[in-house]
This record gives sequence, C-alpha cells and structure tokens, in this order.
Amino acid sequence: MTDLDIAEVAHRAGVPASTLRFYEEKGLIASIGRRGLRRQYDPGVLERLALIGAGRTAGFSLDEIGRMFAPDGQPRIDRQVLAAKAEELDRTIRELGVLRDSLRHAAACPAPSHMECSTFRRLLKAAASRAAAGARKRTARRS
Amino acid sequence: MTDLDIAEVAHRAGVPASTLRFYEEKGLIASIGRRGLRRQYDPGVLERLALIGAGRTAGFSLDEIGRMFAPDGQPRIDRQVLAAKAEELDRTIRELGVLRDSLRHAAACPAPSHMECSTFRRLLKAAASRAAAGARKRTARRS
DNA sequence: TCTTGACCTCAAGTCGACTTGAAGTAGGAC
DNA sequence: GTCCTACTTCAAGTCGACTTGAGGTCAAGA
Repeated sequence: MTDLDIAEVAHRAGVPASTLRFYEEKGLIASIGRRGLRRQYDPGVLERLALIGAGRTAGFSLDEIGRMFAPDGQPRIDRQVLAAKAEELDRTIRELGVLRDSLRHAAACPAPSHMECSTFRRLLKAAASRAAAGARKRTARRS
Repeated sequence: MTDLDIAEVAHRAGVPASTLRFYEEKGLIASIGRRGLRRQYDPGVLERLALIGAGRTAGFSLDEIGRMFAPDGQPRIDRQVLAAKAEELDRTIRELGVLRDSLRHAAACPAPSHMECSTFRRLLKAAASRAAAGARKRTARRS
C-alpha cells in the first residue's frame, strides 16, 4: 500500500495528472500497475519527476531528458554533458545579471528617456554584441 | 546612405530576415522606408533589436516587450515595472545559480550513480519542493 | 534588354509541451 | 444495486515564436 495513486503523485509533484500521462506516453515515467483503471506509481516516481523538473529548468528538452535514463531506468547522465550544461547556464546567468542591472539602472535613472542615458546605451551595446555573436539557442524554463 | 538594408540588419543582429518582418508585423520594429521592395532600416533598429533580445533572454514575451515601447517608438518603460522585473530576474538568477552549482557538482561527483550522491539528491529535493510549491511559469530563452 | 536572385506578401505549417473534450468505466459511498 | 466521481483513452486543440511555401516584383549586372 505504499504505491501512489496518480492523483497523489500529481499533488505531491505539483503537476497535473494529464502531464503524468503525457510523460508516460513519452516514456519518461512508468506506472507500476493499475487499481481498476487508475494508474498506481512507485514512490520513486517522485524523485524521477524531480529529476525531470530539474532537467527542464536547466533547459533540456523532454527528449534529451529521456535519453539521460539508462534502459534500466537509472539516471545515467554523461558528466561531460553536465559540465557543458553548467557552463552554458553560467553564461546565461552572467547575461541575465547584466540585464538585471540594466533594468535596475533604467528604473532609477533620471534621464528623460532611457535612450538618452549613457549607461543604458552601454548595456544595450553589450547585449547587442552578445546577441550578434551567438547562434539562437533553445528555451530554459523559469521557476 | 547610412540606412541599412534588411539583409544587413539581419546579419548584424544575428536574426533571420523573416524574424525582422515578423517583428515589424507585431509592431516591435519599424522600417524607415523601401528601396524598391526592400525594407531599409535606421541603424537605431540594431539597438532596438538588442533591447528585444535582452527582454527575450529575460523571459519576457514579445507582447510584454511591445508594451515597453511608447507609441513614439522610444523605450518608455514604467520604472516600477522595470524594478519589479529586475527583482523577478534576480530571483531567477539565484535559482539558476543553484542549479548550475548542482550540475557542476554532479559532473565532478565520484559517486558511481548520481542517485547515490547526497548532494545530487539534495538538489532534487529542493527542485521538487520548488516545483510542488509554485505555479508553472513561462520560458526564458537562453543566449 | 534580359536574366537573376534577393527581396516581397499572405497563408499555412512547425515545434515543444502540454491541455482539453468527448465518450466510456470502475471503485466506493449510500 | 445504483450513482457519483475521478479516473480512463484518443484525437484534436492551444500557445508563442517563428519558418516555410507559393507566387510575385524589381534593381542591378552581363
């Protein structure tokens, strides 16, 4: 009776049941059986969902995440991939830091228009050169 | 002759021309005229595109970004909104920082499986509780 | 002058990650 | 035994941000 009903998993993991079915269809999670029609899950699914959530936050697609699990279901993540993702994330963080500072400055700046503020323009130039440099990358979910 | 052809803008800003047309349709940028059929842009559009790009990186939708420009085209952003966005961004940054550190650790951790690493499990727990607590938010584009 | 190729418009398609709707079913309360 | 409700399946819809395709135009080079 340690098994969890889909509703229980949904509640504990903070995702709708439809998402759990969707993840199952994609092979990201598996139910351990049914009670009547209802899916029952091993409590370990919560950990797995947390892993999926962390991966999503880090910017992995569901397909990428799926490939991070060994056939036996154990997470077997390539450490090189992790390190690369950490680096990428670090670049994003620095970029967002610049942006945050720009926003803060613009909020406090007394210039009548932000475009007349040298600090703001400098930040924009920095953002522009970074944008021009890099190829377009995929999304990273916040929160 | 300081005006820029759409191809030039696309190249310099690092976005395809189709995106520029799309942004124009959405009212995010404006062309200053045409040479034959071809859009010509004021060099200032590059700055504006940088602003748009920065906003996208920060997770703002194009509609949100559009609302940050006054009808005259000058960025005239409500300073309170800016300050609030800066705060939000700051929270995101801190979250991503934790995630980055976790990734770095997992990459370096000697445990045979990440699931046997207490730090990794701690990260998962943290991620899980955050996920369970908060509503789902929108995406933030990296790079 | 003629060709070429990069641009043009407009509608429709794509992609990821889900969500929603219709129609059906079973376990538990009464 | 019957009813309610939360689940079930499967297909289709949604949303944001673009991209693609078909059919057309025009400035510049051969």
